[in-house]
Amino acid sequence: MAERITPRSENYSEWYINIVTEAKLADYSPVKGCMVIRPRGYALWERMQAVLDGMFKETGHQNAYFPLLIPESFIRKEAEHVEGFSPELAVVTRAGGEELEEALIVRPTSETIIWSMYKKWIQSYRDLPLLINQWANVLRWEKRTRLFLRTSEFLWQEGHTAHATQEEAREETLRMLEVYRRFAEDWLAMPVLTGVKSQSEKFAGAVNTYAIEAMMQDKKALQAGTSHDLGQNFAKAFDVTFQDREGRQSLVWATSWGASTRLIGALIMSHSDDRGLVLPPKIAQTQIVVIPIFKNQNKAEVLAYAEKIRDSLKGGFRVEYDPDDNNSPGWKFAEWELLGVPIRIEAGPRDREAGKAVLVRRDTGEKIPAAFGDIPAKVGSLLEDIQKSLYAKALEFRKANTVCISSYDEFLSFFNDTDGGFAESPWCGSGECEAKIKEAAKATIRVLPFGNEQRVRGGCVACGKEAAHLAVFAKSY
RNA sequence: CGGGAUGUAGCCUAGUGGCUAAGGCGUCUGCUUUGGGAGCAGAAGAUCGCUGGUUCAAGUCCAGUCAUCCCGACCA
Repeated sequence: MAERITPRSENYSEWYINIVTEAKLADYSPVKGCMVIRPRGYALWERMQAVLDGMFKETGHQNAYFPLLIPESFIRKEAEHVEGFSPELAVVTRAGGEELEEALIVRPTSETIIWSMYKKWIQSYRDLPLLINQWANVLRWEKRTRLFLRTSEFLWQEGHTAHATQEEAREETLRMLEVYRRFAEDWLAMPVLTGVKSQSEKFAGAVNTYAIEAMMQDKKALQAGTSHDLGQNFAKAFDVTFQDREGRQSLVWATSWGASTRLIGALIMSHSDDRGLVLPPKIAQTQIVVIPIFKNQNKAEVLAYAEKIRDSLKGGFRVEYDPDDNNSPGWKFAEWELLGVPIRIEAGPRDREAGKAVLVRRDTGEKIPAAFGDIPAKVGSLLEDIQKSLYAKALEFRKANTVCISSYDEFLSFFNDTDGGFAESPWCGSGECEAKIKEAAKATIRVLPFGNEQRVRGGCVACGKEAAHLAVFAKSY
């Protein structure tokens, strides 16, 4: 049997890239660092889009679209923003056969162009809150890229909201973080930590950045979505004020939040194994594949039976049927496993005679016989069970690889002498300690989790001084 | 941008300076098969990344160059 996927234990990075390319999700493009998303990969993105978009609408947001190109002067208006993004900007200086008077930046994110419009749109408290989301592509010229996880161009959604009060903006920031958490956990079966980023890890231009952070199977952390409290930074930069009920002019409060095609990478690295992709049923574009197993002499009857099974599932599930007689059943089993389809139904002559079929779980490989009439009910409960157990398994993995460390020696040893994982450690809050740790352990603060202040024990893991936070440290993507 | 590695058919790999560059996978044709990546027979497919050099002779040695991968640096 030809193994197509490198085992995770040998080379995690190669394992990951193998799955992406063998499952035909994406390829590198002729443009360095950019990615071609193939139909199978895009189908996953479309499912994610549909679910997230629904969640945004439920929370009162509307979609709109803003230009790809941003005048250079816009980016320069917010000091931290321009500083953070400058190194990775792509710039258009010529168009229409001549030098442009002002260079145009290919958007790395759309705060500036959106706030230039919000200035025109917002006059009164009656115009607030303004709750807009955009589905778009952005470009950041990264030095080192990896399919889905960090590509120069990527697809995402970015929400940009404007509010009358700081309080309201903060609520929005946390509300959208919670949307991301629910999406990651309920749909992707990917447990995440939520919390606030340290000042050195926050978005350039934000007051605070909140994030969902997941653990991949190599125990590294992946930031899977962010929600920023922008304070009045962009309102000041673009002079966006409104008149309140009392007739006073005030600056608007802002948030922005985004999640990208990186979620596809997160999904792959959370659940997949050495046989290929493993997709949670709720997000899988195909939940069930029916594979007839036949010989020439009984082909017609077996196909008719398999089709009957397929038809009995059509209404309630996303089901595919693979009667192709160029490939053997074994080949198909391996292929559909590579593609991550949660349940395979084998229907052969023996099953037909007994009025049964064999259901096979992708996640465990368990084979479950079922009578024809029971198949839809059984499939339904199996899919739910797979969804739950993928989540449980990932959560278990994260717990097993999360340790509380308060001694610096132990901390360094955890990251330098072992495979590492998440370290929950007390931190004094200083950037110096953070930098020292990054240098010595290559670990960064992923998140300061909510509601953990009372769990702080002892002094800062790096300097020993009084610790204000319990921080989660990890190596990250 | 620094360190390391690799470029041989669509993919993977072999190839001691010496004759017509070898094998596996895949592809195509035919037959036979189908409950875990089938079998047999046949066929197509390579200016050995590119440029230059050393040599009677270069896939093999040297230099340059380009590309890719890994490890760093960088990464709201």
